[in-house]
Amino acid sequence: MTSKEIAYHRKSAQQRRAELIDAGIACLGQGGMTAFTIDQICKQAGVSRGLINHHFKTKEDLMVSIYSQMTDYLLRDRSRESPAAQIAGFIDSSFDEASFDRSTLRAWLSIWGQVATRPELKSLHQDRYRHYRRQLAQALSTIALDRKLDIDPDSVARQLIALIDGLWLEYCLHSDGFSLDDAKADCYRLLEGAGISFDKTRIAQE
Amino acid sequence: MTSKEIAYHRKSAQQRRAELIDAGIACLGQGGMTAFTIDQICKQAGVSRGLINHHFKTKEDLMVSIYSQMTDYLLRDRSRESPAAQIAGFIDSSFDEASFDRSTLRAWLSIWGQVATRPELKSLHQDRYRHYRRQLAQALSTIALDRKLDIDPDSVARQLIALIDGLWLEYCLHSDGFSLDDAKADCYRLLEGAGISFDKTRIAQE
DNA sequence: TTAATAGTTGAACGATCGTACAACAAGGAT
DNA sequence: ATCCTTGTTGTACGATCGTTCAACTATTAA
Repeated sequence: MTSKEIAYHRKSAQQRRAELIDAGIACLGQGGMTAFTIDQICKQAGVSRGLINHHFKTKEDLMVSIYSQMTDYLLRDRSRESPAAQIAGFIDSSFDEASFDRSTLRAWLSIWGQVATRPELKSLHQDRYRHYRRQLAQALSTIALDRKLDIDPDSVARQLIALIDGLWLEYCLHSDGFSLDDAKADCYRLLEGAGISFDKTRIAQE
Repeated sequence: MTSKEIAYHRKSAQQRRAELIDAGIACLGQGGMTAFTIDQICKQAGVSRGLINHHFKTKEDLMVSIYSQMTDYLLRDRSRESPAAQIAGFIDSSFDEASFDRSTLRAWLSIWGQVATRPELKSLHQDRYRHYRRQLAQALSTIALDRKLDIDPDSVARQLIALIDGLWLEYCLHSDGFSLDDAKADCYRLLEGAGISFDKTRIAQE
């Protein structure tokens, strides 16, 4: 009677932004770019449709923030690990349960489809990708030097990244198939085919 | 004065359908799924907006027809070629100039982002993909039998497809990079790493 | 020349899109 | 207790979305 219902809970801008980003990723994962809509995102986040433009200037701004968060996880700093551990870390975190589920992969796929069109998204992607590939090539180069192997680090890095992305695609797009461990094994097999042997005990020893 | 301007040219349903499909692919390549719009497609085809629903029941119907045409080229019948020639044919036609340009690859990417959502598109994709992978695994299996190699054909087929798709992605998404020949070489290197040597003269002899 | 066929146009529909904005309210500071 | 900040709501707007459909016309057959 006299007591009023609390209409909504206020949250810090930081937390609400994070929630909207997660909601956006969920929408992309469920229905692709077609489902990436102000209405659907706000509904997913349990929030009114006006809120999104309070925390993000435009929808494209949200998209950039989403891609930024997604890449942060894969590109976390590994400079203190050994080269072999870095590479193993790349592979393992590419196929861990957190990032390797179909919904998340569809979100990546949907954003990739927009990278060429949106300038802000494109430059972000170029930056992250360049960083990713350089780190990988550097680690491969160090290993090749240590073990006196004759390989082209840039080429092997390109192949490894392509294989990872391609396995993501396959796993994302067709339901029957293979496991996370299969995918990891494929990656290590590629490296061994290039002359870079990888056994876990050896990595741990380094 | 007395002579009337011809308002438009009529074309056969078959040809007009083909033109609309091409226009749709062009739109997808230019702006992704966001640009896949009745208005933009008809404008691209030089046709009024009402025509598209005369030749295609819905927009999704057009999308399915587009994907069907795109896969037709890659999945043409190779059963009369030798197994090694089949595999080489897969690789070479995956990276020939006709299919390996960024606009076309963006069209693939955009449609892939919708595969999981649209049932018709999904079943078409599953069919084509299964056919593709089976054909590849069959050829690999035959080669392994001939050469007495101990490989897992399904696994190698999966790796090869993943590598091809991943290289497409890389080429499509970031501008600096590598050539068609680099990509092909990567594929043959993967097969050699798995123990399947591939030199052109040998293929021709078989 | 005329009639039938079928490819094409352009307007119209309701729905939904992204964004702007005035009003409101929750929570902390004073 | 009151003010102030700012997170939040809901409406409104013009634009564009996919689809339908009646009218039109280029072409072919008779």
